[in-house]
Amino acid sequence: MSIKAEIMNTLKHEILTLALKPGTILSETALSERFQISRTPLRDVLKQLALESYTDIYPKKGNIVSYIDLESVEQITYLRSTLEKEILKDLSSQLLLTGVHELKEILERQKEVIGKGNDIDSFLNLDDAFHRALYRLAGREFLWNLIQQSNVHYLRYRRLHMLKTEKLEGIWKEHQSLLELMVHKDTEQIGPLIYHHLREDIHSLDFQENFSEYLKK
Amino acid sequence: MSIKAEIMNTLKHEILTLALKPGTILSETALSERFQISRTPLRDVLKQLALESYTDIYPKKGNIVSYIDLESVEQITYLRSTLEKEILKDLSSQLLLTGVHELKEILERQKEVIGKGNDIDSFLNLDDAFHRALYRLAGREFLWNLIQQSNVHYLRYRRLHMLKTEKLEGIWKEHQSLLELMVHKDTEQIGPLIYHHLREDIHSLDFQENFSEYLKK
DNA sequence: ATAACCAATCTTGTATACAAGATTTTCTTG
DNA sequence: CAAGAAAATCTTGTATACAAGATTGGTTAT
Repeated sequence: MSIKAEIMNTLKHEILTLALKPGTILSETALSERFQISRTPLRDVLKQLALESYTDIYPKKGNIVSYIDLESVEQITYLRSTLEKEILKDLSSQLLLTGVHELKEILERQKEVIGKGNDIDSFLNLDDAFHRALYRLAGREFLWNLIQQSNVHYLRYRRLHMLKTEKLEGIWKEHQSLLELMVHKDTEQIGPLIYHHLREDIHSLDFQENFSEYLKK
Repeated sequence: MSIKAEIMNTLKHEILTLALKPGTILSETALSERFQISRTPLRDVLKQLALESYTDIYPKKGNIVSYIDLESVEQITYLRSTLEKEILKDLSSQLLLTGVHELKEILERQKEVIGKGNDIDSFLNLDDAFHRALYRLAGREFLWNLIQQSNVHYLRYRRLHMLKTEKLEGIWKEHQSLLELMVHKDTEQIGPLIYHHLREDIHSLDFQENFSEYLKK
């Protein structure tokens, strides 16, 4: 992997895990010293981060880590629940045995993580793996990747939400149910379930009060 | 608008209208002379164009206008038909009188364009205006903008397709029908119609033979 | 003490020289 | 004449000096 791609992944990871908090200033000169590289390639990285809403660039002022935009979170969940409802219906009529096996294996590993105490990072990675597998099995990985490019706000929201509520077991059970509904081709019930699964309680005032320092006004 | 934004819009327009054909080389030095600006800001523009798939960058070789990727066209139409089916259902239960009026006005103007002989550019702009208005009225303009960022292949495909078939009248009638179904809250029939409206015949071999020089292999 | 102004010092934005890889052309050699 | 190697000339990639706007701190005048 190129040096620029490495730097970008590093910064993305730090932003997504909130090691770099919203509002943090990302100075070009400071970063060029940290990564021992000149400002030019670093600016390329910062420009791309801004395009994917990881940061905001204020001309002649600075690059800062973006605040979490709940509007974006709501729009992305609407997009995903609509899309995944359709994808799951498609899969109900197509899903091969190898696909079912793959999904079950992911659920197995997720259950292990729950057993070992709450390793949120591992759990979320497997959560993404499950949903991504659904897209791939339906021939829609292209759309999964497209959504990822606009996913900063949703991913950080989800992480904070999970830190607060710790309902890993409930999410796991919903995954299990989705898989069963697919296998039994019960397309009617899939819609409401995926809707509830993705939407969680975005608008809870409780959440907004707890994490107001991270949120866009 | 900033000078960089102007340059980007100019280049985007030239690529979308196929004035710049797929495969055309965009040299940094040539463009910097054309726009009387140094390579640095020009590189910013080219980088963003590449991120939105208008171009491909081959390191140390050059920037070239991307070939139309029919896979991307198919994925975007799936995304749009799924999403707009849901949006139209939402609107059936919400749509205000002012919204209906706005949509009818767009259809009026589109009918005029058809009457005056086939001005494809004006027709397509109004086509976008109609669909965009649907998103906006449903509170989903965010998603319209998101899709636009991945729309190069679809937009060029649609233009070529229209040059070839000249069925503007048919598209207009489908718009009219969609609006009527919404007003009468006939949500059952919306799904199949929006699907047909957006998908057209992507996989027609005829199309691929006619425009193979523009297509990704 | 306070307010206004100015200067120093941040920030990113731009221009340009040079580096390094890819291609094309030319020249040499069989 | 043909083929291969070498050199010249393309391309983008990187480093850096300088430009210009924004902020901050201090100084001065009231």
